Amino acid sequence: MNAYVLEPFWLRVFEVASRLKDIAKETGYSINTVSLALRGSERVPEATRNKISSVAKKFHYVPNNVARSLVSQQTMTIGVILTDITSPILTAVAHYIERLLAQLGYAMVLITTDKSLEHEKRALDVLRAQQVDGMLVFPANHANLSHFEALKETAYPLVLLAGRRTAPFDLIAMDDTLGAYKATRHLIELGHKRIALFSGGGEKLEGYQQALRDHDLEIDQSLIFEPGGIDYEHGYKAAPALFRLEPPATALLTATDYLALGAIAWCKAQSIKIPEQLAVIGFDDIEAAKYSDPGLSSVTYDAARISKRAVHRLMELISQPSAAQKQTEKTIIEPDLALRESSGKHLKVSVS
Amino acid sequence: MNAYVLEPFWLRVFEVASRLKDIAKETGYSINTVSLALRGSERVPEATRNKISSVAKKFHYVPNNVARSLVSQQTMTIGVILTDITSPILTAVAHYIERLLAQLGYAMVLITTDKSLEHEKRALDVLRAQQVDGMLVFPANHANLSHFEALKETAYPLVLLAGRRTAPFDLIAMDDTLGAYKATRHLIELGHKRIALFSGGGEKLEGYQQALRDHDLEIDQSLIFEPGGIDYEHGYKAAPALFRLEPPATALLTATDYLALGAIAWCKAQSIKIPEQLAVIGFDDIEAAKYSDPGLSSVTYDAARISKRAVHRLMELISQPSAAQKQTEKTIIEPDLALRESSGKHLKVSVS
DNA sequence: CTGAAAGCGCTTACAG
DNA sequence: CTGAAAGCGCTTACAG
Repeated sequence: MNAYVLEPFWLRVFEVASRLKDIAKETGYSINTVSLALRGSERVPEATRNKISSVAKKFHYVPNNVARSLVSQQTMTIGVILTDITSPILTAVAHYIERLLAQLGYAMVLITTDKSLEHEKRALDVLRAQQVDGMLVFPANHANLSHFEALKETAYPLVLLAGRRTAPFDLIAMDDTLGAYKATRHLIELGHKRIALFSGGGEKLEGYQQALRDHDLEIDQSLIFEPGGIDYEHGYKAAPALFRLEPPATALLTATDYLALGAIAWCKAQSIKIPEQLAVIGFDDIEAAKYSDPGLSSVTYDAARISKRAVHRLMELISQPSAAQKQTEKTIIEPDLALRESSGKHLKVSVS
Repeated sequence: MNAYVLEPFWLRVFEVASRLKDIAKETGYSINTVSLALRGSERVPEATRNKISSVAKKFHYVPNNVARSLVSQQTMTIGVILTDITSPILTAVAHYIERLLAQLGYAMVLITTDKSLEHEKRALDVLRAQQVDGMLVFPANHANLSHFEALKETAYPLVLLAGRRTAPFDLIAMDDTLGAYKATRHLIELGHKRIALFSGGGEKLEGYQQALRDHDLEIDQSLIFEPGGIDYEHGYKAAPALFRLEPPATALLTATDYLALGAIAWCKAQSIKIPEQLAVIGFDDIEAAKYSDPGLSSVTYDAARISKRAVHRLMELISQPSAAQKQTEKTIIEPDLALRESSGKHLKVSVS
């Protein structure tokens, strides 16, 4: 048995230079000149630049950004904190943000909090430690933002992707209150008086209540359900309760489309007709809303617009060290209703 | 007009120390000791450690990882390259990977390639420059991996999340060939002889063809469609062609569930019965497959398992500088069939 | 038990 | 046109 093992051939195929020093040694120039040359400085003549570049290319040299960042004080990296990427709207947001950031030369560090404030705090520290140049965050809890205050003090560029306009931070968000208001109003205008809500509270609940009030309808607490989640299964499980009410609900607004789709599935299994026996409107207008059967009416979520404006605003904050910080900017986007079959048309028989 | 603007009150509420130097000055110890203390070294007495920690906490000090990384030669950051995060399976993969990585103390830098080899190459360079400790990649093209060779030379920890077992890299992937084989075989066993395929080629096409061959069925090229994409709309648009064939297809296998759902939607609009007139099996077993109407049969994709094994293997490669590198490890996971209504039961009337 | 020094791989004034 | 030096904020031997 041979104790001496030859290096495999391919180990020698590529020469690798990991540092400026290596290519300096190879070319005979100083680290200094190599650095300048590789960044295309006019201060080094073209011929030299080409010579150095070709050696760098041969070695497949890639600059060490951590060293570069240490001196430049910027990492060209943005932290993105989301509650959950499996939610269709947040998937879309992550997708748009990543592309926009990449175009601008930034990399995205993505952290997920699963709606836990503890995770959110930790994420903030992780991203600060990583020295990200800015943060985009979809907060776990719209009402509890105090842990972001410290960032504000250090003038850390931060843009929230959801929340209320009273939040003391830069913010780009859909107007959930208005969305719920519009959906509820639409159902009222169709003739419904027993409109149920599946929602964990917050802005959507407020919009729902306001619409009822504005149309002189009583707010019946027994019509308001906290389905214990935002997914298909939660809607499915919560649906039966609608028909135990006396009188039963004739319409339903849900905090997410999956909740609505789950409720509809249960109804179909019971041969309850949608929208004849239950008119349904969801929230977010996800892909599945378009091709469910019946098509699901929904409140739109403009992920592209939110992402674009948020990234744009973040870049402003990054490039304007402190001036922009003093004045926070809020953009609240008005949602539309995407009406399909599930919400139905005007009721044939007006319920008394 | 007053030219002198007072600093707002809140600018002074928090004191901020961004460097070890600041807290060294505050406590009177050297940078050195502070560094040790903050990392809980036994070499500095507990009393001193506590004193230093409390000052650090008061200043809300967070270590600068870019400086730390420069000396430790590790960034505690993993690069993840996916073709697209809006695809349900890749969303799931990104989600699992992020959580696993977070548990291990790593942050995830996510880059999307949109299936472009150019983007993929650029992503590789970006991540190398960022000095990520390892990479997890879902390659744009299973057959074109040459740009990963350079990483191999530098013993850069890399695990592929899809591809063929012949790829010269560490790999954890679903066995798409086998998945397509099983689905096709199932359709054959149900009595189908005119089985169409919506797929861009590759492993799934191979599995489909092999199953036909193994059952002595002719491979009819007119049954094989390249739908020009993997989404709902592509399936919807490609479906009519199935019924222009002579004789028409009686079964359909698609490369993704959305393709199947789109095709089914078109059929429903034409009052074509699923599965009676067309038995359908999709790929990936996404959420929507469960609650579509009819339920969509599909080939499973075990995102949790792939993510877990991939992260585990990557950690091995990271901790074992070179030994593990010489031998690449491949794990090809066998998919199952998730059978629901869309694929039907045995054909009542056996087609000649 | 604690500090001064060197160094991680770069960039940025500053000389010459 | 090019190089030597200082420094970014840390950690790691090395002294004392």
